Amino acid sequence: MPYDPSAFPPFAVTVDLVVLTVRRQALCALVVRRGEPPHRGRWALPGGFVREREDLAAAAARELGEETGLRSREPGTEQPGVHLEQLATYGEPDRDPRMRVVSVAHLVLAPDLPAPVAGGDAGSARWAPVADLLPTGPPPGPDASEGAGRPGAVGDPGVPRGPLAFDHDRILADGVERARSKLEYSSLATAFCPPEFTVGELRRVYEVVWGVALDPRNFHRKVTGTPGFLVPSGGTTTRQGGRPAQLFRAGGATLLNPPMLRPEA
Amino acid sequence: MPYDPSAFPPFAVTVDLVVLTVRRQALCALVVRRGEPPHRGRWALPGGFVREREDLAAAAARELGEETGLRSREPGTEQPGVHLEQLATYGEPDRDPRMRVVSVAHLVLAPDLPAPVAGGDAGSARWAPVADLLPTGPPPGPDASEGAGRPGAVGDPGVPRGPLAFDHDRILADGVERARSKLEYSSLATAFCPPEFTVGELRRVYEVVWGVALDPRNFHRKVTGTPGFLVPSGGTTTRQGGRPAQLFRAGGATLLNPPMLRPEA
DNA sequence: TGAATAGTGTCTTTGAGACATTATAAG
DNA sequence: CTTATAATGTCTCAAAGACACTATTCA
Repeated sequence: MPYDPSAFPPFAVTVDLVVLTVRRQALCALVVRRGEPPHRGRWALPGGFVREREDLAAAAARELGEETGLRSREPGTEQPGVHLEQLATYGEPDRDPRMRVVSVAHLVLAPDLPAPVAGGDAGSARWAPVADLLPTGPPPGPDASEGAGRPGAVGDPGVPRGPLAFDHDRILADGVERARSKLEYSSLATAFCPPEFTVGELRRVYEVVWGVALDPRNFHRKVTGTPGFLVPSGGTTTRQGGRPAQLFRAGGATLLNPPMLRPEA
Repeated sequence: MPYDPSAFPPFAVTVDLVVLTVRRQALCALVVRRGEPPHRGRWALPGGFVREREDLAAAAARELGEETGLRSREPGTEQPGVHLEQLATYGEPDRDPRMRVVSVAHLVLAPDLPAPVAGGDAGSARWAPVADLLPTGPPPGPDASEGAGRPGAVGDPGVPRGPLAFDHDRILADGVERARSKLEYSSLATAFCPPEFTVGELRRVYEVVWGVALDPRNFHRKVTGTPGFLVPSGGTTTRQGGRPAQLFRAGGATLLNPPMLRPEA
């Protein structure tokens, strides 16, 4: 009997956020420290209840603003900024031991922020390398030498480590995989970059997110040859050392054709 | 304040199904006729409430069985059959005028069924060409000559036409687009085929779903050359007329590498 | 016989990958 | 000077697209 409004089981609906950025040559996710049981002391993805008359995407954008001060770019608007999209929904009956909670996870891609976590009512929000949070994180980059495993979780409030609370390990893994595959066939890598960036900085985004090394020359030829991907902004910069690099902005294209395929293992 | 279980707005959670198949050279979706207001007399996607202690995927599989008698293939199992995956979640505050309903839509790909809609407590379930349901349906195939628009909706109980009830037009459009893009980089086209099929039948699936004509010779070379996509089953058939065609089963591969890219317009 | 579909082969073009070379900065 | 990064060019190979040709059935 579809849509009988008289008798239905009540659910709580939340949004959880997988907020990813690239900082210090590592793919990082935003996590908050839980101060209440269950999973007290564990790290978790930011999130919260959807309000009475609030759209799902609006709830995700609101939570994002509360945790980071970021304003999201709704899909459709053109100005550069933070990217927000729905990821997936998680609703196993016992994923929260207290009650039936269905969580609509969203994926956020953001550039490295000058102020890591500004304001926010969750005071303990931190950026943490995905490799430290997930048992099977991204393969370490060319010069990365990450720690071995992920021993404790509840002890040290300083360095966020997995496993995360609830089913957030799986949500984070799904978000990371979504981000990795979206770099292949969309221009979303620019969401990790500041408004103006060089080809080398864009390449480092791909290398960090995919965990591989890319040929700088082929990469340059590929991205500058894809129409609508990059627009020269006129200036140059030397902030990376070496010969001054041309600065670009994100172009209007959203889909990459042909795609940028990940090298296989 | 994330996860405060004491005060939260209550939601109803449903699953809606986009069930797609290929019949009579057209991409078709399963729709049910609404017998109750709101949208009485309009066609809608099958769906229903998630039960008290039921997983989302289990609810989708249950609804699918109730509407079609089909058993779904959970992601992970290997035997051929119906494919089911989560599509997206729709939760605008006023998408259902009666109450706050969050719907977790699922996508089902099924082979053409001998009994179009067997059993089912929704007696009015029907297959309808997607082109008749959506204002911007798939481009008509090589020899298709579909009707022009979609005039009425409530009048004729025989031929399902859009617009669908609630926001199901958008859900269906999202499901169709997901199916189209999944044919590119996965082997899911075989989910539209019977257990044994020919290369020509598989090609017709691609042509109908994408709404384009494909070169039979290049298609043959491509799919038989992709390792793990097709496994010869030994037999041949002449059910299409002409020279007998080799029969295949779906191979173990799920991801197509390199992908089968859609021809551009 | 002709019409229809299946299957193989050939040629061309496009694009990815490997790698050489030059350009321009900092120390 | 050396070193680091940027940018362009060249060669090779893999794969897609266009299309000729043969094979096998049915009417």
